[in-house]
Amino acid sequence: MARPSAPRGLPDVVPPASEHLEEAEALARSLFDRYGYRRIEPPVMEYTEVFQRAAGDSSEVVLDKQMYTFTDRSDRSLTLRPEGTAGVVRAFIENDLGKKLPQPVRLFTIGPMFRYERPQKGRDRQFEQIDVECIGSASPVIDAEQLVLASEFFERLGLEVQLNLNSMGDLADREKYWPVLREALSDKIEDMCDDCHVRLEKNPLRVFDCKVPECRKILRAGDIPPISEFLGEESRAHYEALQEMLETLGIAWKDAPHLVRGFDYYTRTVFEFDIPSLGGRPTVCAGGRYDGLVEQLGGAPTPAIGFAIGVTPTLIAMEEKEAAKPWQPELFVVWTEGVASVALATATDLRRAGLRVAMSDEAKSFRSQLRSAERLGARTVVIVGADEVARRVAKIKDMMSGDEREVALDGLVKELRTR
RNA sequence: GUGGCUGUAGCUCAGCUUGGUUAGAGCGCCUGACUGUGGCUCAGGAGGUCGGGGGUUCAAGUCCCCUCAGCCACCCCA
Repeated sequence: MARPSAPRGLPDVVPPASEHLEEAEALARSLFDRYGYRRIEPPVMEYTEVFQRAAGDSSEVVLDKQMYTFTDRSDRSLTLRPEGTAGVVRAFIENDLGKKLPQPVRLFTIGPMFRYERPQKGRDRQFEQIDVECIGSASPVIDAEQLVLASEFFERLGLEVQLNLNSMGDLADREKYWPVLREALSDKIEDMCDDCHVRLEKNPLRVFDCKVPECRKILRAGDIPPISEFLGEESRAHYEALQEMLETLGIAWKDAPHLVRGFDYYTRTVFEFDIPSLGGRPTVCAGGRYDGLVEQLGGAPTPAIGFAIGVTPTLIAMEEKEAAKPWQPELFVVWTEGVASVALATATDLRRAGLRVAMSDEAKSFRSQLRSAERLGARTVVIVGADEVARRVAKIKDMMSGDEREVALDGLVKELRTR
């Protein structure tokens, strides 16, 4: 290797993508603030045990392969976080946030996550996620609040999303459902793929995620009852209350009776937001209620719900829609030989006044500088040439109309700021 | 992790089958025509470790091996 390259799957985020990232994350911060979600920043790595305990034994074999796990110098096993929830919940417990903060506790974190997977477009080994959690309430009001919050996020980015919604019931509901599912599939299992045989043994609900056409056909045939028909009284009431609130809020959703999660800790509400135009992997946000996780990680039994926004696919969708704009100056300062200091001082004054200002680094020809202004998309050009400086004025040129007018240098900032 | 496709200029690609003088195009970029005024046009220019390493050969972008990276499907999607 003649030149060093970034490790496989670890992306450089460069402009304009980095600006899209900033736009999305800045929006998230301001939006979450209005909903009362407060920032928490757990470390990017945890003792491996944290993630293992969170995952339970539902799919440990596969997960271990996809985690960035290593041994530190003190021979402890650490893992770069593959997702946000486990670390947030661990921090919630460790910092006694269940006692220190008003309940329920609303938290969000934004940052990189790591999964050792084969990279593809929109699937890197390091990727940004926006993680939102509300810990300490079992009320469907919180479920609805989170769905509104996620909806508003995408709406404000100008992205059209589809919400897929389901309820998986609680653990007791699922234990009743498993034998029903196994029974319903018993005479069809022979036609299903090897993976589904394993799934039916270890994690039966995951058969609904199978992509093999044969399996899909069988599962969609209609004689397989979905889990939503096996919800207990409380789970059913919870789900109905949520749906009623969504209707009142005008949030559209699609019933997804086969939508499931791979982890044991998920209970009741599960959801995904898709952007169909993304094709193969359309999901930009996924989440659900996890009433069992806090206890599973050693805390007091505490209900909770959360979701994660995949920033990478969101950025791809923004770029496809051209919903994101690259950096663009409002003003471009044109100058000539000998007045560099005045030109730079003028640009600096305008920048201090809050304007986005670009300026050539050399006293190039007017033609060249105006061409730059045009290409950068500046709407207004400020001309500070030797002639103007001698008379203590600047020319202001409107790039749309081509009109020019002169303004005293002293009053320039005031003039342009109030436009 | 499995299977497959692709790496040539900033971008999109041609050239590879049938090895042979200075490796091309379009777009973009820079400069000039217009010596202080953008978009259009015209002219000129810069820019290339042909992903990297090794091999075969008088000669490799072209053939062979290895390797790295990207992409697609699977897997997985906490």
